[in-house]
Amino acid sequence: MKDIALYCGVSVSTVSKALNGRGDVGEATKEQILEAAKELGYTANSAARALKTNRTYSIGIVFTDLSNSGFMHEYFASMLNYFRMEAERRGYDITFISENMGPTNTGYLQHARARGLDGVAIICADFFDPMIQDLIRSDLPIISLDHAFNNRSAILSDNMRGMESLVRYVYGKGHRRIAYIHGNHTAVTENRLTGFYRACEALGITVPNEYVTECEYHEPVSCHAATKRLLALPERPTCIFFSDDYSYIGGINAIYEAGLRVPEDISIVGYDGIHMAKMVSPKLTTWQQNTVELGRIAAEQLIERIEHPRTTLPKHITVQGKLLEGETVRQLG
Amino acid sequence: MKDIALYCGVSVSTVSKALNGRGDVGEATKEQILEAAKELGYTANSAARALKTNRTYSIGIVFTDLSNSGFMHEYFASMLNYFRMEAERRGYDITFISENMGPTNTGYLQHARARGLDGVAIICADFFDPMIQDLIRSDLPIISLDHAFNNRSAILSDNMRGMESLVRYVYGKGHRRIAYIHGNHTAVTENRLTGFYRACEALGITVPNEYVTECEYHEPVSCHAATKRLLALPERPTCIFFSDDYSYIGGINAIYEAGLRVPEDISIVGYDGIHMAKMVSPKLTTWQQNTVELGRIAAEQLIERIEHPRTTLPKHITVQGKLLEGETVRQLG
DNA sequence: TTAAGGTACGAAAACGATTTCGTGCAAAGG
DNA sequence: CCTTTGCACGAAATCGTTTTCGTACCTTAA
Repeated sequence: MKDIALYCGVSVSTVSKALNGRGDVGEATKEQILEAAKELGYTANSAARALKTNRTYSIGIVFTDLSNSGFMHEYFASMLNYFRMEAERRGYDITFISENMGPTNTGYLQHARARGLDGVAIICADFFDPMIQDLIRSDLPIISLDHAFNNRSAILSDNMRGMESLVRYVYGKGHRRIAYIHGNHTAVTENRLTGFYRACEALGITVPNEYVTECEYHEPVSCHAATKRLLALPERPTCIFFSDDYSYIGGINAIYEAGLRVPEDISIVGYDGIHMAKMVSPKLTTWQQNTVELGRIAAEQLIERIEHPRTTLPKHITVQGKLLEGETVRQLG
Repeated sequence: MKDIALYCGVSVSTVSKALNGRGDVGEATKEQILEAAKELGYTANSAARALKTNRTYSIGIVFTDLSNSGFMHEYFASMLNYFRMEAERRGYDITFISENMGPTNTGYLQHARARGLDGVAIICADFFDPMIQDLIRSDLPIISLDHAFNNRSAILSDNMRGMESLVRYVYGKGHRRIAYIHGNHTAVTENRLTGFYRACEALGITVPNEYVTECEYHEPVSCHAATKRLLALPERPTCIFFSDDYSYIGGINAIYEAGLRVPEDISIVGYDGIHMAKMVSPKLTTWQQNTVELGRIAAEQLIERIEHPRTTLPKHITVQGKLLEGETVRQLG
């Protein structure tokens, strides 16, 4: 900048103003300065700018994988991807924040503060981690995905409605004995379970306790075992809901091993709508969560709050998914 | 820091020294200062530090997805994950860099410079993009994965040897008619093709031209079509190499549609060793690339170069994978 | 006792930008 | 012709660190 000032015979103040499009600078000089900036290959130093303005134009992402495979979970990976795209479109970079800053375990909040991040998005984390609680209680602009904190913005997938829709769809196909292998206990699971029971109740289906069992999310082996348990029941369900699309790999194998066919002998549905669901054969019937919008809106809302802290109130936005009709649910009767 | 200085009745210089463990400060005051820092909840401002020291302790990641699904490609996602872990262990954060800085398309290099990044890792990109070339030609510490640039560090997966091993394995199982559906043309593909042909030649196998065909990486539909072509040949191969594990979903379906069984009627092998390969049934025989080490070493080498620019020379490191024996290759004869 | 050397600390400049406020000048108005 | 207004620009402070260099004091040795 000093060089530009020298080159154009003006002061650095003027250069700064010209570069930032402030008024208070003559049209002619302004153009000359912009010209010179290009000429000299000027790149603003964002550290200096951050120091002065307290704005870094970078957003922290909490993406801590419990099972160390978050990147490999298409649902989260996809949200992250679209979050990134929208953030970059609006001029923000994204940075992962971990629990430690350097060698010391200081927590997410310290990490975000030290980096001077403008805001934080919690995409994938253990929401009951005290470190996360600290973060939530802070005054930083924050948005969380798939978990609604009090008085903080959140973007939520419509887990309850999604589950209800799936049940209704399967019901429409004539199924009455419906089992559900749900994932580990989280807010998401809670919502899906509620949706499941609500729809069943509304449709007059009674669900035996043995029909609702648990497995680990995204873990085919665990789902394989759970499916096996269900198949061994005296009165076998006609349709099984898996915790997620990926687990279906384990589940369907358990079915094949029992000598049954899909969907002729038993129907199955997944949840998520990952790419693979459309590729496998038979194509999986599932609920497709709208990761494109989930990620995009999360970035949009967070940045909105960063840029207009006074006028933006925390809100919870729910994004609707859609039924992905595959070939794994048979029409009964 | 000013507060700490006031609190302890010393100057900011002394505080800075104490905090950074410089000598030149009394043992007693040093402890008092550290105490006070904790007390007051001091967090260093990294923008100010960066401004002064020209070090940000953050690393840029080029992770640009050609097909917009890089996050969803387990190979890249996994490398990124382990890269991140190692980088964080060493006190570096990671930030994605895009082609634009803010609204203007300035290229990766400008982006990295503006942010003052200490180094850049190219994990996933179009290596022939002129923007990438600019980056490579710069004086920034850089490491690239799966593509070796002149006079720059690179971490490479042993594609040639991996492919050779696979061919030898299949040969050992009695197969002589081996087909290969390779991916789009890249350096990686090139290496695998070389390995394939070399092994075949060494083993005295002649490969008909029709046996080597192309599909898109990570695209089951494309692989489905290619497989169909191979199955239609007058002299069908006894074993098909797919471009990658994920494409196998399409390939195996094509085989099933032709009324054939795996591995009884035809054998198949994949490449990558993604999680799914061990989960599907039959388990896929494939070459497992060591993404753990690829990511870890990449971070290690890059940081080494950042911290000791004089003594660290650019080098190319090849990481060995291993054969993952599944159930999709049958013993012939 | 005095000079030399070492130790603990502080003053101040610097990093590269932004921003406030003041100043000079030209145009406009009385 | 004088005053007021508005515009274009610059001087300088500032953001929070690090780092150089100077200084005061205390030891040690001659």
